[in-house]
Amino acid sequence: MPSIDDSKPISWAEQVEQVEDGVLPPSSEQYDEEKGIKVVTEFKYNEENKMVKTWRKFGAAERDPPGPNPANTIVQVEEINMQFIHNKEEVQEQEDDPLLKLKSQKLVSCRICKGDHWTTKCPYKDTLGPLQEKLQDGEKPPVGDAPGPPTSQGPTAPAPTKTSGKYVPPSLRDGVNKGRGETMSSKRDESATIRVTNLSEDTRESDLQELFRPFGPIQRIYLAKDKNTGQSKGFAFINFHRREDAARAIAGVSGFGYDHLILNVEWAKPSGTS
DNA sequence: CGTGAGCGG
Repeated sequence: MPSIDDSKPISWAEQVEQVEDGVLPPSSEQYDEEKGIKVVTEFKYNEENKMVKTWRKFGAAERDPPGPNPANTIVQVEEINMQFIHNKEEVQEQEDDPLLKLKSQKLVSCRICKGDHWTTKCPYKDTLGPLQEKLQDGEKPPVGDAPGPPTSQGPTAPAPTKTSGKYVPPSLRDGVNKGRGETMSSKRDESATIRVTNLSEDTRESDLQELFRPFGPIQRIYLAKDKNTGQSKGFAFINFHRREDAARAIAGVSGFGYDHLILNVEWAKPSGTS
């Protein structure tokens, strides 16, 4: 905060800011010899509890009643321009190039098989993906027609079976898949998922839990709602542990009257586009 | 009327 130069007259706004709470600036008297006018300045609060600056009437107006007399007084309003930090148009000028470029691409290419899908949903993700990583040193991946970029290691470098330096996830460690036939597929098991539609908007997940619990243990319940408003979209997914429980739930609940609506229950199909 | 949502490039 720069100090205010006392030699110059300061603006009314600055005077107001200088006032501390409840303290009025002192009154002052100033005599102009040339004009023979004595100016008495005083500060006080008006009926709206706002601070005002007044001069005692003088000259031809000395006997005038309170208030400005148009015959001898000019009312002047000091305009104060507010400066705002934010500029609407500046914000709107912002353009996000990377996002725009990404959206215009629309075409996705799998890093594993160069297919038309994301890498994470590649059908060979569980087989070729890890294989590629293991062969990364020196040897080409077995995808013959794939013009993969050559690795910087070079073909002359031998590929020692190093067990250090690189993290190997538990699913890829030796001996993981030998014991059980149960491979923990990274994807959710949708085979026991049912879709419930025609739900009333005020149905909650706890209501669905009560409704479907008699048919068997439930793994997950998802009630579709609008992400922003939280408003229910009127359908839900129920994930049972066992598919036969889901089948009985379909037979038992489909057509069930619930909250003045008739529920519709079917097998769910995996989400996403093809 | 209605098949979720995210990750990522």
